[in-house]
Amino acid sequence: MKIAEVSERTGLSADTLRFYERSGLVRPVTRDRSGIRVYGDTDLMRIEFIQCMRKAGLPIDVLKAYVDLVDAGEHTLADRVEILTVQRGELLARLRDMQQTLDLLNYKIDLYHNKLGKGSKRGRRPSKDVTRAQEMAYAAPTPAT
Amino acid sequence: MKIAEVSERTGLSADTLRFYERSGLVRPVTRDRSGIRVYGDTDLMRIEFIQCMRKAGLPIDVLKAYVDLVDAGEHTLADRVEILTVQRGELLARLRDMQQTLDLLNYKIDLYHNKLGKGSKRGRRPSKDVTRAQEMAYAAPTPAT
DNA sequence: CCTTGACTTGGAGTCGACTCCAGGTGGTAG
DNA sequence: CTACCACCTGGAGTCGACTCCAAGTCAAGG
Repeated sequence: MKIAEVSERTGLSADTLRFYERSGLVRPVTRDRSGIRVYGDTDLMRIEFIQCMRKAGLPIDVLKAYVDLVDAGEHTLADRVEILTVQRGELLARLRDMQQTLDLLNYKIDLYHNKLGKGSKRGRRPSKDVTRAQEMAYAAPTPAT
Repeated sequence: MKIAEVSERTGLSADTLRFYERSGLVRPVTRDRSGIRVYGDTDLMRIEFIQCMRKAGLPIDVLKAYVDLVDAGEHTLADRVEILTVQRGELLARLRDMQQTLDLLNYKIDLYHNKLGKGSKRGRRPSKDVTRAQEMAYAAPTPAT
């Protein structure tokens, strides 16, 4: 399959796909006799893997280090696990931060719904909090948790 | 409190704090007679709010739009809810992506631990998968889920 | 034969979010 | 008095990750 189809399947632009190849995230793709990239299934799998990791914020240089190890062979297994484990740790930290932000967003949206008089989805937070609402404009329900 | 203390408390650099102020994320801080920023509790609360939102990836221009509405008064409540709700939606999407990536990372780490002969934490995935391991190097356990 | 359209390249440009710097001021301590 | 330190400003620089562009090549259709 050619670059347009890969682009359509993955949602990545052709430019991004070429950029990933230039950056070494994806192995040089085989070409037909006129120089056009022809992607195989394994290429697509790599691209989808990279895409998945990128969506979670893993940086390109780390990903490059990882795929280089994969291409280097079985003896790099331990190093790969090391990279993946470190990245998982950072991902978990980001997830915790984002969960906390989500809680705060939910809380604020709920509070604002009350103030708008439309009522919250589950009639929480009666009037006491509305009084405090102005100063709560930026405050978390549980500041440092 | 002065900028150094805010920096230490939040972990944001003094440069970043000034940058946030310049960008309008934080209201101009009051100064002492020699022009030095003196942060109050509400300033700190705003900064912590911004920090929380930034950690979750909310862009600065959106945050600026939001705080402008807050400063504009009560009649902007509906617009604020709109912003927060949209951002919550995008945050949820990111969280789903990241959760999927986490699953894949866990799966791969587990798989690699098996291959390294150290055994997985809960003896899953005996030998059949190890045979497929090479081609699985980039594949998700559930590709499109 | 000529045009059209999808592809190619190398390199430059953009964007968001900081981060750094030079040069200047003000209060305090030796 | 001088040195030092933390602070100030405007502006430039950096970084990661794309994104765009001009100019060129090929295969197929009219």
